[in-house]
Order: sequence, then structure tokens, then C-alpha cells
Amino acid sequence: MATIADVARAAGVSPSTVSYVLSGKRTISEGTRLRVERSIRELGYHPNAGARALASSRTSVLALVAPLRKDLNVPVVMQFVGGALERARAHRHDLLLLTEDEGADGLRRVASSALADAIIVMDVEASEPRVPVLRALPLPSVLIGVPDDASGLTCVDLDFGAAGALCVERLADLGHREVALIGPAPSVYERGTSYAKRFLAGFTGAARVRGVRATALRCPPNYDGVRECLDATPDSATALVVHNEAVLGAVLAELARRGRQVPGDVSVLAVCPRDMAETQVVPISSVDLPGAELGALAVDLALGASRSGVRLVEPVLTERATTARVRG
DNA sequence: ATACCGATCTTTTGCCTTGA
DNA sequence: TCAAGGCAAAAGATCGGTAT
Repeated sequence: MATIADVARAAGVSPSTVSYVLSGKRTISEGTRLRVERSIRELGYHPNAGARALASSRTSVLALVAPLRKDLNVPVVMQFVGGALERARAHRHDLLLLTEDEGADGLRRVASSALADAIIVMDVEASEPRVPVLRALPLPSVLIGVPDDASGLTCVDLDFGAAGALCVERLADLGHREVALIGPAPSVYERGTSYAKRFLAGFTGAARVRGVRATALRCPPNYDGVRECLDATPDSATALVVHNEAVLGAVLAELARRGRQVPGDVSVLAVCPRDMAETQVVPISSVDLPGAELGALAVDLALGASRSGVRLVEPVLTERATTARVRG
């Protein structure tokens, strides 16, 4: 493997000059720069990442803590990861994916062993136990999700509260007087996951304001769970809001099996990634969950000299084939 | 056998020298 | 005086060598 010394020898300069050509941190004459760049090409030189981290105290690696829990929809989590990965590469960084739920110890491990330059944390809880550790961390951190006490933290997320309200308001505008929420799995609520709580609060708050009767259900990620939820949904409900990507297809299938027409008998509005809404049996009306966009934004914030604060992305609702005005 | 020292790996960067 | 580029120290872990 060629080292910077090999390149320097081949180009007839010192290693420091090669380093400065690579970093662009000071002016190098055109002739010298071209000679160095040619030597780099000819020798197939790539800087040794370990030595570079040792000398610069920077790793060019971002840690992304994204526990892959059974009650989360992995393809949706991967949209966040994909967005973050692409943006990290654009910043000439790599991503270290930590999928094990290590809690605060994992954050300390990454920070104290200098594994990464910054940490992005997903799956944030409302009373998030990692918050004190994140505040005291000697490296930048960004949360995808918003804990109750976000002071001093940098957070980014879809405005789930506004999303919940938006769903109810649009359905109310279409004349629906009774709606049901097919929400995330019970364990997601029990964990106090922040997006689930905020969506539910927005949903019930808007229902109260608009005089819409609302039932909120928690749906385990399996077909039995879907059946139980639909059994528990009042017959008088004319619309379902599905905030649970994993069961979206099953909800449509079970409604069809029960002979309920969508949207003739019941409207269905989902919160899910756009591509997921567009590739169901029928195109689903949905509030877009912009996972890739949020992942990319988190990377920008982690690598930028951003001040702390909460950035919420405004929800966008697109009506497709599953919502309609109430008959009569 | 144990304890400790210092060289080594590769790269970055502040300071210094050279030459016009 | 300034641009261009070299020198040398420093980073942290590891390993060989020397002293006790």
C-alpha cells in the first residue's frame, strides 16, 4: 500500500506538501500540484484513515444509532439510513450504523473511544434517558425525534403533532364525523416513543376542536392485530388513519375481505413514505413520512456548526384513491 | 518474570527557511 | 515582503528491547 511518503518521493516533494495538496489548506503552485496529483493516481494512493484520525482528531465517520426493534418497520428505518448515508458521502464521511440498543453506554462508548465525529440518534423517547448524556457529550449530536425536554439539543423530525391534526382536519373537511386511528404497536406507546405520542396528541386535539368523534387504537404488527383493531373500530367510523406502515397492506386486505369498499364505505389515510403509499393495491392518500430527507438533514446538522434547536418538517398530505367525501 | 522505556506506524499542521 | 514548500512535533496503540 502506497503511503504519503511514497507519493512525496515520486513527486519530488515532502509529505507535508502532499498533505496540503490533498486538503487544499494552503496554496501550492500549479506545477507541484499536478505532479503530486499524478503520483497519487499512478500509485493508487488513499490516505490511511487510522493515521489521519490520529493526526487530525477527526475520523470522517458519523455514528447513526438506529435500533432495529421488532415493532419498528425496518424498510422505513432504512429510508432514514439511506438518506443519511447519501448525504454523509456528499460530505466525504462514512456512516457507522449501531443497530443494537446500547442506551447511554453506547453513546459514551462511541464518544470516549473517538469512533466518530458526531452522533445521530433515532428512536427517541419522550422522557429520553439518553438526554443528559447527549447534552454532556464532547462531540456534536443530532436527534431524529423530539424528547419532551429538548433544551440544549439539536433535534429534527416530521411535525407529527401537525400531521395528526392535518389528517383529522382533512377528513373533517370531507364531512367525516367519526374517525379511528390505527396507531403503532402497544410497545411503541409503552416505550414513550416521541413520534407516536405527538401524533396521537395532534390527532385527538384536532378531533376535539373539530367535533369529530375519535377512537385511538394500538395495532400489533401482525394480521391478528389488524383484525382486532378493525373489530374494535366503531361501525359508525367512516375513516381510518393508519399510522403504522407495517400493517397498511393488511388493513386494506382485511377491509376488502370484510366487503368494505375503500373509499366508498370507509376512507383510509396513511402516514408513510411516499413510495409505500404509491405502491399499494390502490394508491393510498397519505401524509408523507420523508425519511430520507430527515436523515440527510440530520447529517447536515451534525456536520455543520449548527446551533441547538428543534427543526420540524411541515407535513404534506396528498390525496390519492383512498379518501372521499362522506356519502349523503 | 515483571516493569518500564522508547521506537514505530502515517498523517496533519504550526513554524521556519528559501528564493525571487 | 511574499509565495512556496520543507521540517519536526504530535497524535495513541503496540511491540521489541532493556533493566530490575
